[in-house]
Amino acid sequence: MRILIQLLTAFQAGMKEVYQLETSSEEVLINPTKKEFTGDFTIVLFSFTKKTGEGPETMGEKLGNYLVINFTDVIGYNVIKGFLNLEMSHTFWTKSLSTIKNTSNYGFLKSTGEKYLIEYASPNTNKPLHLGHIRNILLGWSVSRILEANGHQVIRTQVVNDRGIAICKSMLAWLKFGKGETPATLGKKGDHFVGDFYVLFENKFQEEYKVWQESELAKMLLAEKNIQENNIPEFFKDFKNTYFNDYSELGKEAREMLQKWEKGDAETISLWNKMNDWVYEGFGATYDKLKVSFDKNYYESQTYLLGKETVELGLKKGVFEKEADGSVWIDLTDAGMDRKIVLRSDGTSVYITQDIGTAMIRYKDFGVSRMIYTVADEQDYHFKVLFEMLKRLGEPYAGGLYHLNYGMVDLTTGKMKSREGTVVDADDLIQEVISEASAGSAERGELAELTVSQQQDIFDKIGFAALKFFILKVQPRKRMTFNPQESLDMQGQTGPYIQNAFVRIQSIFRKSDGKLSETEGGPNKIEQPEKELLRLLISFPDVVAEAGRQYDPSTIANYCYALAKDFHRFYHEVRILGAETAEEKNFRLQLCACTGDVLERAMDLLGIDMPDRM
RNA sequence: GGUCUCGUAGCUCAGUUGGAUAGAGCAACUGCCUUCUAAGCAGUAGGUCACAGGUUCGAAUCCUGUCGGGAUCACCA
Repeated sequence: MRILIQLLTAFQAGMKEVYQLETSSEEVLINPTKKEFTGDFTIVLFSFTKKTGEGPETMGEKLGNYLVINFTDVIGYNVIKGFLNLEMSHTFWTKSLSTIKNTSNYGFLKSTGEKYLIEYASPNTNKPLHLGHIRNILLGWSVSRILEANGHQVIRTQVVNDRGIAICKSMLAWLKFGKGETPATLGKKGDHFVGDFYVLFENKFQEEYKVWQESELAKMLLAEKNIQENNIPEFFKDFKNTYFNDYSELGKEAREMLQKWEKGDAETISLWNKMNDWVYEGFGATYDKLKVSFDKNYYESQTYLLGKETVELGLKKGVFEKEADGSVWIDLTDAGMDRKIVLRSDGTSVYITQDIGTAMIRYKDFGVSRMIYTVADEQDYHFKVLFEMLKRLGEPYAGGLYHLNYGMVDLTTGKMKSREGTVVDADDLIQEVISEASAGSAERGELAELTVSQQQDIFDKIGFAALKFFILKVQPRKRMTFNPQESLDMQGQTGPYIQNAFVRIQSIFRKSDGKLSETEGGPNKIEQPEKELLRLLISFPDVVAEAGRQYDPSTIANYCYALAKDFHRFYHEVRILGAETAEEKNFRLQLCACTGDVLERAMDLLGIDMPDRM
């Protein structure tokens, strides 16, 4: 339902009439006219001059003239260089507004029948979520909503890395030092509780390592390797993994636990279940707060063995090759990649093999044509290889795979590093933005007569708007710098600024007598801020489509900001309830209603809720 | 070193398939609340779009190279 399609058609007819030229809709560029020129929409003519053999000015005159005569929506034009600036008629604007108003779910598409699966979270169960996860989750969630707005069916999944040495470290630390404490007894969120034991393990391990570094054995080793005095700290740093694997008592216990787990030892499994359940409870609480959900969870513990059959299959097809030691490889050098191992010599599968299995199972589960992986760009190469492998295996969905990659999040102080304790914890951050929102709200005092829980609901909405918008306004591909102070900001280019536009609209409707009159008579005059607002509303469907094509929420975020900005200006320059005539008031109220509706649904695509007041 | 990616105002970011004199916000300064929510509006100031070539009517945008940041190149996940 593109409103400008009529203008486009009229222009194409003009090209045919005047120059006997067929033009495709892609060739014709219709832009909003820039502020410093007169007109509402501008058509760029340069690209046609070759075909017509005429200068752009002459073309502009002829075509502008054609449009004014033959297309009633255009009432005037001017030509500057190759730009044909068109002035639209009064009825064009009123007609457009009523089209928008009468289109249900304006801007969104009807069902395409296409089915997408999106993976947008892949947490480890040994530590709580941090800022990096937040970007990942918000991005994936928003893209899933944008795809739905484009008419696709979406299945949301997460893959939980619930096995491996890391969780065993937490388990071991809890057994040795936990004294039977639980999240409940300590009043701690489950994921943090388990994460703390992971940290505790690391600390105890470091203690043990330090003591060992003074031992005779360590000294012999230093002598043997001929390590100089001043290189000793460096050496021990590099040696840490070897120490963990070959010398450490704690390391040995952790590895034994992993082995027991792999053998299915009942006691170990039950402890593992218990700890993971605590973690899931914690994650669940965070997901609920973020208002995101999953249709299906995949657990690494259930999928890590899956790739093997595929390898057998691939060997038969000649996609893979076996080495003398039994390891299995794929050679991707002809596609500009490397040789990659898919099965170790001991027959166990590696990460990428597991991903093959997971992809197959997902296809079996849902039969989707498209699969999207929301994963940071450090894994670009991994996915390039994975997709190439699936293609060579002849998987039916191989053409529909997409790695939605995003840049890592930096802090103003540098990179986030868990080892250096500089990670920003997700729950802390959420807590902080919400209390900032409540502080700001208290200052303004608009909410005094609401109940505490109503107020709390609004603080949540404002706080999350600040946080989510701050993250989503940046193009996914770009690395972003996270400034905690700025993320708490509620003024200027922020989520709350956009909410404020919506709140103003709601307030107007509370104060109006509540009914839009059905008179078809339009206003006498349409003001510039009204036209600008309408122009943006007209472009909404294109923005949704573009965001879908690019898998890019920042497109929507920037649109929301532009729309809110135009509304604020409109609100400031034009009286709405105090309009001079009933028709004007009606027109403006409809404009408010459409703006409010588009703002609310566009922000919903970002996972941001709108409050009625703030 | 190979490959990928980013580089726009002091800071954080926009800038649609190449289009007019490159835009916002923050920070700084100046105005605007007996009138629909001032989380707002208007204004001042701030730029060699990393650099150098090329493509063309036209380049922040496309191509090549250089410089700088980041990622990646495991029988780790």
